[in-house]
Amino acid sequence: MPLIEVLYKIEATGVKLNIDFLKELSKSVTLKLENLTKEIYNMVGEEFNLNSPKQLSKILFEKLKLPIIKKIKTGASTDVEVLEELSKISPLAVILLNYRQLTKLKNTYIDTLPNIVNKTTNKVHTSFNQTGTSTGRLSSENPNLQNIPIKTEIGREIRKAFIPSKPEWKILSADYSQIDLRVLAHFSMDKNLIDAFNKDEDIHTRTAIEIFNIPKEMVDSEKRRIAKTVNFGIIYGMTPFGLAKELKISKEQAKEYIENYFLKYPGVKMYMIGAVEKAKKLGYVDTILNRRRYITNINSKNRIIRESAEREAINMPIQGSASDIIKLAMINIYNTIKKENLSSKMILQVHDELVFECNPKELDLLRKILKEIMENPTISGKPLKLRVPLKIDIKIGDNWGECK
DNA sequence: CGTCTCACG
DNA sequence: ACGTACGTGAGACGT
Repeated sequence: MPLIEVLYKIEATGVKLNIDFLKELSKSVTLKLENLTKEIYNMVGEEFNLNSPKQLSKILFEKLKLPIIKKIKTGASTDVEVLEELSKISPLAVILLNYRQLTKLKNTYIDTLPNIVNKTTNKVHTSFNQTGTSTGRLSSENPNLQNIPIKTEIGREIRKAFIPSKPEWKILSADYSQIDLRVLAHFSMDKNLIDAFNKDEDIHTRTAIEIFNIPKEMVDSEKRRIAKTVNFGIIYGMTPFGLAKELKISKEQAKEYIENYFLKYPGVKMYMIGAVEKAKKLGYVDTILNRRRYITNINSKNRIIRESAEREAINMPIQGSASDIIKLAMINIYNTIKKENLSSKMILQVHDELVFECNPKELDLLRKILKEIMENPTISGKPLKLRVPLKIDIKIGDNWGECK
């Protein structure tokens, strides 16, 4: 696979980190954590190892007699879902959530990344695994640069430490817009879904219109949020129970949303039935480039295992094809950069996003190249035709965190 | 080394 | 009545 050379180059190039920035960030986070720790010990009336779920569980559910929300193998869970529920009745849970988030970011990223900078290159060099996943996605390890925080304010700060390796250069991020749902539109041939992408509509708003049966003007941010969750859930084969839990609504309400969805996007329902049937008949499902995943449990007599296999069969062609598409783009971009003698370099792949460090003089050309190649995937020079257009968004900044 | 937890798409 | 959303990697704890 000609991707190997591309991956090797990304790994060898590495990513430059702003160490001083991370050190400063570490100081402020450490201070916050010290205060949170004191606050927690005061509220509880004793000191214990805050990083031990077992000890925390004792405090919360035995000493403080808070209600057990969720059980795990070893007793009562203290995970984020539980703490969020407990936040309604206990200010301690709010502090704990805060503490958990900050320790995670400090221990996994802020304090760890500077230590793995290569002494020769002064950069961090990840290792991509091309054969590790069951869908065809890449994975990244030592360090994993595909799970750098972004969802919270403090998380985004960490991305600001990812900088170009040369002064005056920029970071450019090119990400596929809704590639999973576009692939779903392609496979399902659903008229409505294809129409939405052909008109380049906001897909979550469009789905809100459909499942609530209301005009566009009546879609508020809350309805759009619900539709967004439905859109994602669909790709994973989510059940009414799962949607209900995620949205904290009744199972009946969730069932209604899903039924409405399939009523308006009947092709998607057909796709799902077809994927499961294919797995049952052939033992595998495959992607747009015919990469297979064998679904061994599809005929299991155990309903739980079988249904899990059915969701794998539904999801893999979508996730796997999106992966095929970005891999083709990576190869074509790499070859074009070489051919055009550009100095800008690809430095990361994060499933639907490619990150570059760019010579500012090459920005305009690179933009054009990326748009052309990523939105028009080709294999051996021949177009890989989809039933919907692909779309990318390009963002440029002085660091990864500023690409927004 | 298994378990729990949590970061990302 | 059952258990319930796909795919990853990593840090801390406790055995």
